[in-house]
Amino acid sequence: MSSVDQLTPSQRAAVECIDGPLLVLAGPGSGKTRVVTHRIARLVEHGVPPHQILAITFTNKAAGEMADRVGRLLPGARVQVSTFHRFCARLLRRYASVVGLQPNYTILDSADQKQVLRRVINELDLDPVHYSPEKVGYRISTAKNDLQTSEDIQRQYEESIADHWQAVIARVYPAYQRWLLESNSVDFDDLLLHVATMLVENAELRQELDSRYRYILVDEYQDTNAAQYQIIAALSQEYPNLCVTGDPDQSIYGWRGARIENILRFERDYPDAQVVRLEQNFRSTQAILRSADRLIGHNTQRKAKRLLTDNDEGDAVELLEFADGHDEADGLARRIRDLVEAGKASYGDVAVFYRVNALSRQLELALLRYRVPFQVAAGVAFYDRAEIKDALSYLRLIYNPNDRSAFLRVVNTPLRGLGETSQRRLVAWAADNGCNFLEAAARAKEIPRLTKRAVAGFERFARLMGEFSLADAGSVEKLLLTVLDRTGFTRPWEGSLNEQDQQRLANVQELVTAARQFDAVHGDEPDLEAFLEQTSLVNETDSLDPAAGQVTLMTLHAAKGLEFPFVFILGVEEGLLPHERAVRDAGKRELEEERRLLFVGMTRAERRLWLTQAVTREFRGRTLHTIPSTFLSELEYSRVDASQRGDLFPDWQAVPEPQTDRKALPRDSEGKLDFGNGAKITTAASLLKGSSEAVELPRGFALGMRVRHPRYGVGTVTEVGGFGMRRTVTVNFSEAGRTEKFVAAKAPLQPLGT
DNA sequence: CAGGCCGTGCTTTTT
DNA sequence: GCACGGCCTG
Repeated sequence: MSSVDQLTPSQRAAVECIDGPLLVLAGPGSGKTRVVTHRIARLVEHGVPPHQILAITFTNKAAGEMADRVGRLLPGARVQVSTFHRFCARLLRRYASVVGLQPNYTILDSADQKQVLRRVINELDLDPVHYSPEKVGYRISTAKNDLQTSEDIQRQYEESIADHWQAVIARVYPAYQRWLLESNSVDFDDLLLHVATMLVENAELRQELDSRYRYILVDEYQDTNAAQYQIIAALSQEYPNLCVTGDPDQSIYGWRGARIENILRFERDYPDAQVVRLEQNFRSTQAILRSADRLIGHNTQRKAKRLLTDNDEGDAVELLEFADGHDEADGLARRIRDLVEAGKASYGDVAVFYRVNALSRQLELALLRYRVPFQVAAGVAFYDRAEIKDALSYLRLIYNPNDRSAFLRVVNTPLRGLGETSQRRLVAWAADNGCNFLEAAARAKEIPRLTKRAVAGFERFARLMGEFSLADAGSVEKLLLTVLDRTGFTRPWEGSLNEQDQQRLANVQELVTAARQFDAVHGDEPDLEAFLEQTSLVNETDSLDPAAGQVTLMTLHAAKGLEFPFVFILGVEEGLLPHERAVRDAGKRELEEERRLLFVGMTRAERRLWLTQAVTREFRGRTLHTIPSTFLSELEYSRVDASQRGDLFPDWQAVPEPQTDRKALPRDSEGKLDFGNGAKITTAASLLKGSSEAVELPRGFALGMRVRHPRYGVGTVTEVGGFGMRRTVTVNFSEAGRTEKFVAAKAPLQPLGT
């Protein structure tokens, strides 16, 4: 049962439109997800079989949320809710042979991709400094997102006058693609490109799938790229029951190939499309919305849409002016703390957004100083860590023996004395003899110029790999454990006192746990394929915990789709927002995207919104005078001089005088060091672990005190000097074998007691 | 083959 | 200003 009566008239109109193309233009905070989920429920009520419905999102998080809500409205219904990539991965699994792959293909992650490109660039005798794997990869990715295959690029190059980059891409792209094909593997972009090509070149298949997915819903349609557009179009020809939702004003991924035109031209693509505008905002105050609306009104690439709300007027959007970046960070940290101490907010209600990650650093330090708990939405994702990738590469190689990237990752991990030279000889021989690397390793005796040791090493490795099989192990977890055990994977770190090694062990343990949980969900059918797909398409960055009671720091891009009562947007300055590159390079188009970026940030705020600006800012090591952002002249705000200059240490109390006398340190009843009841902070280390476990900040540092540094590990305070704000501590990190001097008030040092 | 030093080159990053 | 990759040495 869908409770349609709780919807607004326009929401209801969207929900009740069953057949034919439908465009839902949904402003920020207008209840879009509600509409989509209710609409799915409505379709089923109308007798549409759930398996004919396909809902597509961009992120796993969005897919998860949607599936959850659909599940609540329609318990037990089998509606397919999937991300673009996962949907394509599944299709490709079934129709792999159509594009020359085998069904057990594996998916390369971005690190593998870079490795392969580096190899290809070297093989082609190109300068890897000038033509870095990153830049080449970016261009290949752009081409793929624009539906250009390596053949297209080659042909284009031959037929036109090209620059040196085109010449390079025309050589690298086909070679890279060949490597992937020979590895029976694909990269992220291939998942889309292969499916898009397959649907275009294979009329029968297209028809079959079109009629299979009769009702399609696409979320965030403004972010679709050419490949995604083509896939959706191909599946909506005979049955154009296509409902797309989105907001052209929130299109911020143009640089990743997203084409805002896709949503702008929807009515031309489907002339009988119905259009519903969701303009009522349930999130923000009138003041915030009015300001954001005025800003976005300066864009030309959009569909007219008002932002309306019945909410209160609320406080004016404020522009806080600071003297410099340090002043700004300090001022923000103080404001946030005061807000919470005054009982107006809890830390979890506050978010800070910025254009570039580099801007978070000073703020993090300030928040530490003020003992404000925070989480940063960045950091290394779990599945991006080397030890995790290595362990998974074993599984990949077991599943797909042709996976060259996986082979090269693990052949010498742990070390088997099979260095670069031996590997190069094996690779060359495999190419000459048309066999995969694993077969070559088994036949290492035949490879010329290999040392005796290398031959033995390769043979042992091949034999080892031959022993592993999912069927024998019985479950993914057991297979993983067998691999770890038989390869001595964790042995180099066992018993080590090094923090990093311990972290690695813990990470591998976590992977085993993940495998166990996976097995539990999949019952008696051990499914390595699904596990690998899961680990390569799921990113653990969705791990931001809204309930953690911490201030959230993130880029403006990462903020899309979220909401917070109190929002700060840092550095609203020319060059930063809009970013200099957007201004310099292409001009208007990119400038509009920057404007949308600010718009997205502003419309995340529910109750109060602050923008900040510093008079001078350090940039790449030099201090520059800033120019206020053009966007400021386009929105509504009131200016506040928030500079703390002239009052150099305004919050002296917040930085306790470090104590040198160990005996004078405050202690609790048990005689343990008492660090006071200061706010909890999260160390970089515990953030990395993904736990929200907080530690307490010290009141002072004493000689002989043991402290932990997120990078250097555990150390001992050997010297304390300076006074007040300039108090320094010198710490000897015996493990890391180094001695470092810190400014006490700023150092991310966690005391461990004496 | 690891560790240290030097030079370079810099947004954003749903998958 | 800093981080990463490349190159060189023990």
